[in-house]
Amino acid sequence: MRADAQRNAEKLRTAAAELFRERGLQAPLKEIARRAGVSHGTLYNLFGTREALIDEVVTDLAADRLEEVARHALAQDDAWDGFVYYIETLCELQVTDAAISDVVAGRYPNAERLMALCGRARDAATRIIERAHESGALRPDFTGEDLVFVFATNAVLSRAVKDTAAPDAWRRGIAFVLDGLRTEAAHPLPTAPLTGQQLYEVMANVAAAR
Amino acid sequence: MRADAQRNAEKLRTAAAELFRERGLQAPLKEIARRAGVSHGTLYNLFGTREALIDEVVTDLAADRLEEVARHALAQDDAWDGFVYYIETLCELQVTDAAISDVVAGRYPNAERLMALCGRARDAATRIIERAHESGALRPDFTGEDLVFVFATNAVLSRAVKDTAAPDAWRRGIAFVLDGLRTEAAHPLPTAPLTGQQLYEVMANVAAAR
DNA sequence: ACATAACTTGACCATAGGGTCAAGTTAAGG
DNA sequence: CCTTAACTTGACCCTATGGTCAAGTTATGT
Repeated sequence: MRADAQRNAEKLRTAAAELFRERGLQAPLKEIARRAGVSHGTLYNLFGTREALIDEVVTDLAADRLEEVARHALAQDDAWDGFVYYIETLCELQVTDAAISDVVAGRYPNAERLMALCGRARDAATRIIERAHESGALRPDFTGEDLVFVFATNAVLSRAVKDTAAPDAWRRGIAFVLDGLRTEAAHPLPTAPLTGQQLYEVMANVAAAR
Repeated sequence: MRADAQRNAEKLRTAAAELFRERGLQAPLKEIARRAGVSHGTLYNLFGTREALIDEVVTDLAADRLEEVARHALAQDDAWDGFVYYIETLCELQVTDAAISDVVAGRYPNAERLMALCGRARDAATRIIERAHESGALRPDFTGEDLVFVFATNAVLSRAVKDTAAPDAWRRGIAFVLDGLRTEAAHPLPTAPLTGQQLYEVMANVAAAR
């Protein structure tokens, strides 16, 4: 690869990281090119597809963040506190980083490496949930698949309250949900949990809805 | 108004009602005209703006539904049951009618009559909430403004699960929240409730988020 | 220094949406 | 039946998006 192409790729990566962060994974590619000070043709040349760009620019960063949060959550003495830490910290990330918000909410295209990362993240989440189950604090009928509800929800909520006079209001919404997830709060649920297949279907719809 | 114009207006109203119901209040005006079998120029001629069309086609219908649900909720013997009925029934409406879903979620443009209706609906909701507060079943720190969280959330959720193998999954999401709204489940909240002004701001963002 | 492969550009294609208006058509009153 | 005001149409304008490619430019090896 020629040196100028290398430089352009770098400028594009930087611009893409910024814009994805600000506006989410659906940010217009032409605007990324504009911000990088480069023709959009060059972007298509160097990266080909949005997915490739995402995989280069978002995946590793998101992986680091998600793994760090999961590690910390499992490190907490109290399993319930760990669970709450996991939910709340990911929700905080959703507020400050629209790209991660989309990742966590399952609102991402079929970027290969990103999907692999999400698989790993789900495994980590499962461990955190199981630990909270075993401690007795988390209601037993809450499953890993139910997390989509929490994060898809918070993606919308946090975007709506951001840049208003009450930018922290999402915490209130999440607090109501968390109070409903304690074992003492549990009442029988009206519906079976999602299967893996169903989760996949639902996530595809969340990704399409924009 | 000439008879042919009258007929066209009627065709447009019918098509608009259908499309709003299927796809929400942001359905393309040109597609409404297409479905009505009429030029989009005629739509602009007869209605002028999307807001005017919404006010003619959605507002009364939505008003009937919302008032009916509120009435029923207040008629329940048990205040908590009434509150749950209110939430669940509106959420059910959100599943079957995307127009009402937008109305309930606060995702509507500045259509005059529709906004007036929403004011009235909020008053009704306040009464239902107060009654549930007085009965002691609903946590005292839950306010009418917190309803946006519930309905904006369910607008997304229900759209994501609709047309999947688990079209009722939204009930699960709502059930977790409802369990968190009981007095026994309450733990201190991290944030003050939204003021009326803040609610307005948040709703404007919900409306802008497509 | 120059040939050439590598790279960049911007015009161009298409789609989808909002919106306007001159020109043509038609309902309806006299 | 014929005039005319009312109405309809669709071509046209704009913006924004995804995407392609011929033609022009430039870095780099020899």
